[in-house]
Amino acid sequence: MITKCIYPDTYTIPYVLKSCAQSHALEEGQQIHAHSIKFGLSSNVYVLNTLMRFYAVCGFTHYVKKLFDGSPERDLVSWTTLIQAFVKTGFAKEAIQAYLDMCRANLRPDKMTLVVVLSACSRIGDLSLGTRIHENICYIHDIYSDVFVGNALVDMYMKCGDTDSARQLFDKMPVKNVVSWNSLISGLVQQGQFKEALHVFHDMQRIGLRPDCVTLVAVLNACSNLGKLELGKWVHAYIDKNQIKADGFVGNALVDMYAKCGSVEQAFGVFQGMQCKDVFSYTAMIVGFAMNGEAERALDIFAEMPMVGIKPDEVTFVGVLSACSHAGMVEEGWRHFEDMSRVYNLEPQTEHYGCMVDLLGRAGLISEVEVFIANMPIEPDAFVWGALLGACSIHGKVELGEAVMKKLVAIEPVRDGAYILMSNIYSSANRWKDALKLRKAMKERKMKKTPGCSLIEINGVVHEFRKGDKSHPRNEELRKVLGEMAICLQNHGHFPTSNFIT
DNA sequence: ATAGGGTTAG
Repeated sequence: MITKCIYPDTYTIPYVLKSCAQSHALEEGQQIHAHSIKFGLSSNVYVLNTLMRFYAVCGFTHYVKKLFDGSPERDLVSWTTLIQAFVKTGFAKEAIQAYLDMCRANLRPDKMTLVVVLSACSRIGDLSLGTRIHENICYIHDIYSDVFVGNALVDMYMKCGDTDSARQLFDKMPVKNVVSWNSLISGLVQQGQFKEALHVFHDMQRIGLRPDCVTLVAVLNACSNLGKLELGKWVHAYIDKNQIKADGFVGNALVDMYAKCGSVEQAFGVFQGMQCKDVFSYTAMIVGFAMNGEAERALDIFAEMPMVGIKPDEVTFVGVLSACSHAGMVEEGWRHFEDMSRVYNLEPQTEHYGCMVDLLGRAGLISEVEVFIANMPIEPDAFVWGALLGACSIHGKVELGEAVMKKLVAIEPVRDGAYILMSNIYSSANRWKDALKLRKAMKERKMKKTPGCSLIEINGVVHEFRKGDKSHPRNEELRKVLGEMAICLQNHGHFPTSNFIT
């Protein structure tokens, strides 16, 4: 219909291309492109820019660059579109290079350019360029007070890990919108500052700003990590009340939250209610089942994936293999590990090798593990050696443990967990002197054992238990119950491995 | 008259 337009001009072509870009109509856009060449309009800068934009949204970044390079005339929009095309397809370095080239060509960036190049800084963690841009625009009131630029700056500082600068800037912003708050909250969650993220969320509610989907996903993520089931449930109720669809990002975040907070049935309920599930939904549910000791159900829904046409990825397999590992399903684990490359064309990564070492090691197949590691096509890292050390600890393999420890020490920095495991191996073999020597070495290196920690929420209060911590208000009672449980276990023939130094 | 922007998962 559009291509029947016989005499296109420099107004109609950009207009039509814009709608092609919006609907990702590749063939139609290419026809328009051919028309613009045929009618000698392709050198017009508006036509160029919309063509670049069209190919950018279709993912043909190399072609965007080719059009740009081949054009006799380029303006600020052409440069911005090029930079944007690079950022959107993950070429942040090239985006920043293009920006520097643009500055060298004596073009001054405007708000749009700055937002795009700042997002490139975020992706790549280029704090120095981001800060330089911030300093340069500090005194240009028109730009500095722009909410888009401000949001991009907050996001840049957050993603570069400079939370203080992000917070300072956020507090100074003359105009804020929901995206400003989201940038701060999501950024804090990504930096692992979950409690701070929830504080900011409460501030946001205090001023009466309504959260949107992005806010809720970030808050749910914080709940998952803090074990805040009650707040998570509140978010769920909020979603229902406001008729927000529990699909996509929101649904997946809900599944993850319930699973990580131990409410695996609730997680499954949300999962089942989702209209369009994707690989994220399935992976969250598989990992959720695996974490909650439901290996069978994890594998059941994994088996469902090919039937609904969703291809598992590397992360899905981490969930599948860890499910097998926890349930001691050696055969099944092997099969899935082999299917990764054979069926799904996925290259197993160090996490997957680690899971396999864990699986075989727990089952006591120590010589198999050694062969497995020797045949690894990639260099085994701390993840793999750590899994083997764990197996040595379970099965009391002192010599092998020592050898593994040497490997771990060679990969700096050694985490405290490795020292603890090795020290436990020595203790099990009654080699107390060696165990103590290791403890001393840890002390000299100023390492402290990260205390084991578990979180549980009862009636809206999160109870945090750390090893050796006696600060819980009902500590005495808790110890008494634990003691009773230990006696009960012993009566049934289970003895705690109390020869471990902790 | 026509063109370019920021935040969200497993």
